[in-house]
Amino acid sequence: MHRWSELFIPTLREAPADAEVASHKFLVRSGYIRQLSAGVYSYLFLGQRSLNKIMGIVRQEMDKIGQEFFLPALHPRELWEESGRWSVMGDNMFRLKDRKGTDMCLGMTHEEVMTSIARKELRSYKQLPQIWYQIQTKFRDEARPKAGLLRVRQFTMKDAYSFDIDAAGLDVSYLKHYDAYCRIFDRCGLKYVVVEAHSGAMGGSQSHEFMVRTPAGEDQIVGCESCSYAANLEKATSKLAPVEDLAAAGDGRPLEVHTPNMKTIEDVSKFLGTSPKNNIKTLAYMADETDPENGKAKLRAVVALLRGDHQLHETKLSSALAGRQTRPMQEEEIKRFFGSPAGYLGATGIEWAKDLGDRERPVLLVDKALEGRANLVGGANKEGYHLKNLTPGRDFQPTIYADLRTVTAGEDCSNCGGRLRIDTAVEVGHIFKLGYKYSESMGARVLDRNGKEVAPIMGSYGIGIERILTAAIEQSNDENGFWLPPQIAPFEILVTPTNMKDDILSSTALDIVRRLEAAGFEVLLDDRDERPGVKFKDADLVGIPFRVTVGKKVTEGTVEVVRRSTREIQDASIAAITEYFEKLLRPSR
RNA sequence: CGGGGAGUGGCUCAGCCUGGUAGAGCACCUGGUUCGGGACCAGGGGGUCGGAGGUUCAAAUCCUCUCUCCCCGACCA
Repeated sequence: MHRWSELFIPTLREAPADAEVASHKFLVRSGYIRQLSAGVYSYLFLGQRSLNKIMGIVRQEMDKIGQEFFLPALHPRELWEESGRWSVMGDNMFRLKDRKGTDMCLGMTHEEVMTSIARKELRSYKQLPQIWYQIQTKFRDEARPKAGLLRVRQFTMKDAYSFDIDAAGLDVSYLKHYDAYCRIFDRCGLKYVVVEAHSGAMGGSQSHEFMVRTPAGEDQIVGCESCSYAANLEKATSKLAPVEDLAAAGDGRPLEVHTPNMKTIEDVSKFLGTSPKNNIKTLAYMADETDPENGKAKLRAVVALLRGDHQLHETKLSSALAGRQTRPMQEEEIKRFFGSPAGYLGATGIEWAKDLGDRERPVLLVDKALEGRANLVGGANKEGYHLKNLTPGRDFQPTIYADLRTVTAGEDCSNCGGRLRIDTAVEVGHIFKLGYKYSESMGARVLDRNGKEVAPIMGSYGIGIERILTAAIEQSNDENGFWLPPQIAPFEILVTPTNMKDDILSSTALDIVRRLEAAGFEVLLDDRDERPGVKFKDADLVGIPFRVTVGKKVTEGTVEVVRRSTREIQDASIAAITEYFEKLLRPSR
């Protein structure tokens, strides 16, 4: 029997001063967690119980499609050099040396370790497909940990990896995970959306994120109000209303106009009496062209062109560059490259790379919204001057056209024309098709049906365990505390006798707890010698979805059952209390 | 990494400007009265004022350095 008086449940009347978001405040106030250092937390009794239940659900569903492993968190440097991520991960990876001075790191994910097992052991297509997963501590030296358990440096992740002989097999493994994830989040009682996500620099082809909408989130997701379209902002597209091009001025060739001190699109279009939609926004970046072979650091100029009223999305920019890192050009670099200060930049008069493989010349990325447009206004690369009549493909040759712009709320869905909305959300799960990146670079090979050596195709799938708890709290809280779905709450029922010194109340409460426990419920008895008000306040705080108040009504043979989420109170017969909760919590049986 | 803020008892915070040797509420311990929404009375314990150095007769308070934490931004397979 779990007696509150004997347990360590350090509830706080006030939230710690440094807590901002609801889940952070309540996790600390309810005695679920305590902070050790920035982004590093201890999980106490209630918190660990809840996380254990979440992991139990994850394990059950994952066991249906895969096999549980447990891999080391401590990895040798060589392994990460094989995949190239020792350098790619940069400061986000915790690194250390052992006593011999050998470089080691703490795992951020386990593609390398899993692949190292696969390459040693997998020999034949007959052994495929394989799905291996684990629930493990992950370490990421986040530049800025924040918001309690939302963004931390040490956390628990369920990560899974699939190995298939071909893309069709990967499709199957991917779908299995998609379905398993839906079951997991459903069973955890989360309201979530699945969005298309960009698959990142790792050469992935398809990717979905499982998101929980909450203002505390750090990701932005786009959703259609009319159809099922949903995507991460860094991937989302929309349908744009057509724009009328300006009539050609003069002979139709680029025409220089004097625009003194007109440095912004707004100024220029006002000055010329045009709309920003007929302007070209020119943004200058430097991309990392470090040679992966010899590690020689190199930068290359990248210029992005967008419609004047559009915003660049830097992740899209990076994706368009096959994952290269970018940063805005500095003032000096701009002057050197364009021969003009910012405000008058344009794409004319520069010889651009023909494709991304052409590593010598600068890259010109043009947003798709400018494809087919004509007679636009843009900078002349000359202080105080802009050009009219600019037509992409004629006056400058784009390296590629790409989707670079940020979708904004209220635009039309490219699927159905419905209205798009944007919400912030927390990512609780992410699945994606890795392709051959790890199997190829790390030398995993199996023989296919024809006896030919091929690299297996991989997928990788993650779930943030603590984020499920955090998201659940963000979804269900009020000024007094929070409530968790029974499936992931540390206890399903809290039994609160209003006065422990009253023998009838305390013995009735004990009896109720015994019977509920015998019936398989997870029950916490608040047997503390506290005033009722104190117990009720704590009961509201700690996330347990149901409370049984054992009070005056015992003389009538009843107790009160309080549903935390709605505050709804029902009298229930003491004699039939187990049946009452059977109906409520185990309706399928 | 850039910008901002904060470190004083377990928690929330005052005191700092204007230097004189630390205080409130909550929590905790003892006794009593209470007992359906964070009780009351009486008594009590607990603080290297984040750390180091400096100025001064005297430093929580002024100066320098440093560590830690929080917020905004950058970053985020």
